[in-house]
Amino acid sequence: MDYNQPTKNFQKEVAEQCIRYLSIDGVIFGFHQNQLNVLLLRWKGTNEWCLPGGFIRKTESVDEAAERVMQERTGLNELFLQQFHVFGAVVRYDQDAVWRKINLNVDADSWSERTISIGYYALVEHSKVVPTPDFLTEECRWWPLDEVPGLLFDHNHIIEVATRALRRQLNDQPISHLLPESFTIPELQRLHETILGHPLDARNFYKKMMASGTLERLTERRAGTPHKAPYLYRFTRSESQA
Amino acid sequence: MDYNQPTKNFQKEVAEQCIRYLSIDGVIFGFHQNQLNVLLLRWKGTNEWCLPGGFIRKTESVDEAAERVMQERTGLNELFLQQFHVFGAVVRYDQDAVWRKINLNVDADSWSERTISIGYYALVEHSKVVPTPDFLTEECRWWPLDEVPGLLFDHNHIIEVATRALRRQLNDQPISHLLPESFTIPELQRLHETILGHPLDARNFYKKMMASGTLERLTERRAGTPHKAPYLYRFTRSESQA
DNA sequence: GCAAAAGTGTTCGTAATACACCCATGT
DNA sequence: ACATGGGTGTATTACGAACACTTTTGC
Repeated sequence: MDYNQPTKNFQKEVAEQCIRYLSIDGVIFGFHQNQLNVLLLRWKGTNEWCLPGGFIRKTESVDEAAERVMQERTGLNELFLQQFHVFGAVVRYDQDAVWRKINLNVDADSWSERTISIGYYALVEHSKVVPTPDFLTEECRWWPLDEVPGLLFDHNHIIEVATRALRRQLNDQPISHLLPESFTIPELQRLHETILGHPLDARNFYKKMMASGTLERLTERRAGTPHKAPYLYRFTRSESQA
Repeated sequence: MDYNQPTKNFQKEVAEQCIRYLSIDGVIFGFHQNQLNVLLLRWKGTNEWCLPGGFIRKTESVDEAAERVMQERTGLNELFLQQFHVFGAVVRYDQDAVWRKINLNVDADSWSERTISIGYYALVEHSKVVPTPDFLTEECRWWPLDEVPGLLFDHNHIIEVATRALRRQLNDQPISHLLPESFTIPELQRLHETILGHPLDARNFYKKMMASGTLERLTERRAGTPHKAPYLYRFTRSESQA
């Protein structure tokens, strides 16, 4: 990559407006074709992928920074965000190796500093996302979680920690943010199965979801399926927030 | 307080060696006389209390910084530490009010900057702690959790979030770090009751603890009690780490 | 001997698990 | 008609909750 004038300006801007040594890394989860996906970015002029991320402006909260970064990559106004871990080791990955991969000349830059990263995960509706690269990347797209390649930095590790946090959350509350407004029970079951990594019994799952009291059946059914048309459901917002 | 030359030197040292805008706040839990306690510091020349905290040196990991700070306040070499939340709002508390309380002249200092704080809680053995004030404080002592006064900064809020995190942890695993090496079942029960905030049934508790397989009964009993001498138990390290 | 805490088993209700059949629809 | 997935009930088991009496010991 040619680290030209615009890049240098970007760096300068970050250095002036943002908090040094600190960054946000985001694991954006989507669910599509019965697979958990994460949104990754391809570094300009390379075939190397990484997580979306960014810096925290001195005038915005950490949550706002995370929201801004995620909004920019997804085109979404609202998204479910969860802080899950701070990655604070002095040496988080082999810096030389990474700089080589992205053709960065270390000596010429201040990038060789350590960075403490606050990890957020986002749960978004896959179909609503408009993947948008940022200043340093030229491609942004979904990757199935189990096909994610070796990433830059320690981003494979961050994805792992995020996935564990997501599983833990699933035990506490049904996850509504990865599905569209209305969905079928089997679709919800596939989602849970995918996150947990093992199959579930349809009858027990149905009972459990009904017993949770957070779902309501709509009058419509999912049309266009090859077989019996399943009912559509949606989460009852009022109850879960009361 | 007289913010004199040593204080200014301290500030200079922090500014040079540590990461700006970022700090550690620690909620150190102890258990004594059937009460959960937290370790608080009294600001020099005032009657205002706050949590132990500190800054992250550029050469140490965030975990190491937290460990260092907690070790300094407790005199302990080993302690159980858990990162639980990042407090990242731009305005976390009424700065003017706090500066007034600690007699700090804002204009003269760089302290008016925002600070992002990484919250850690520590579980320690109450009796082993040697409470030790730091550079800015002149007293360090235990406070029962339910008698904690209004604290400086947003530290009451941080304690609340830490307590919730501690409760969540208790559901997953028995908490061994707040008790001495050997203890009685009723003592362990009081601890659980205190953390959860409600009484537990002694018979069910006993059964559950025995079923967990992480406890072993010692041959000795607790002597010097006014009534029937209870057996001593200890956690079996080997199993819990296998 | 009596007050106070320790130690223990049984019953019950609820929640999770396992399992099988009928229904609706597109081909 | 048939293949495919949707929708539901019942029986079993495991787990947590409720509950009472005997034992020990210091006073």
